[in-house]
Amino acid sequence: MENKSISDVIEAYLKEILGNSAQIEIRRSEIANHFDVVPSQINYVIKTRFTIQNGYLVKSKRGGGGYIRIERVNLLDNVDVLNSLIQAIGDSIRERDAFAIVQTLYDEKVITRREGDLMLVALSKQTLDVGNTTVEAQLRARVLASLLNRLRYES
Amino acid sequence: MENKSISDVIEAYLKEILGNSAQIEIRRSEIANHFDVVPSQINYVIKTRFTIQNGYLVKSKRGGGGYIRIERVNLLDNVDVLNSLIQAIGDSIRERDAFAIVQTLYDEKVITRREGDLMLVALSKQTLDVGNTTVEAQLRARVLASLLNRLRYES
DNA sequence: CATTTACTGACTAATCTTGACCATTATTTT
DNA sequence: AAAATAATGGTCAAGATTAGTCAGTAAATG
Repeated sequence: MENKSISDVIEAYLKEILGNSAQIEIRRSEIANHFDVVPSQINYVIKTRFTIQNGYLVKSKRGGGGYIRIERVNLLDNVDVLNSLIQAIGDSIRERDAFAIVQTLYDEKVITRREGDLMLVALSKQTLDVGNTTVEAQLRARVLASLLNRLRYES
Repeated sequence: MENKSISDVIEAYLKEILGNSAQIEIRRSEIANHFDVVPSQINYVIKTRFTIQNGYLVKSKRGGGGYIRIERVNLLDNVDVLNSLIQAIGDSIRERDAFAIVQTLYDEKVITRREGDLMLVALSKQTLDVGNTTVEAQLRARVLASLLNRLRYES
């Protein structure tokens, strides 16, 4: 149970201070210093755990007074968010990214646990493996897009 | 059946620490070290004794903070219906027949209306069209089989 | 003796961590 | 102003740290 990497800890910390707020602004160096890691690790945590697929938008500014802003967003509600999500999917998507999207939909209570589980198997590598990873990723993008559109126009 | 192999011992050990918990997380190298076997033997034990048929789901992560998670799941009652439907699929199925199976699932109250709708889009000609009718039908069979298998248990 | 099951280890894959170097913006100096 | 300097965050590749695969060998079983 105590198998957390420092990246996991930082992720939890950021989500903790995010709390119910719509967004937070951090200083990369401060967080890095707080956990005694190199600053670029903060980029790693953000890049792997606060993606649009996970339901987060991240903006930053360099230079004096610079910051990193993390914003939690709803995937299907907001047109801009949906557009960036669709763009992120494109005509090809990896299993990991597709799974993150389903997880986010569940977290947002857009889908039930069971619906999410069914979506996951339909998008899984095991199911979609056709001996060609490129084709597989393309198929996954189409399946996911179909599912999202169904959810979008349903209710 | 008299002499227990080390794999049997490891199996018993894992089930012991699983106890009443819904799931456990282990480090492959730790268990391997504990029983003085090569790490890959842990994979062997898991692959042969902690299958979904036995009521276990296994998930893992590599790299720093990596782990192997073993979760006990509940196998459901509808197994009869599902088994016969899986039989009927074969390795290829037309959209019409797939839709009929989904309808049956709904009629038998194995799935909800919404779950059925999601399954239908994932199985539709529009979603699975890859320019080759044969491949498309094979793909549909795999997606449907995966969905049905997923319905056999809940986590 | 034949077949199935168990075990091993070399190789592969995924994820995390670090640091050198780059880019941008604000502030100070000339 | 323009130029220099300071103060941020970004990128990328190498190395570290896990787990996965697979084929070959050994052991157990019938």
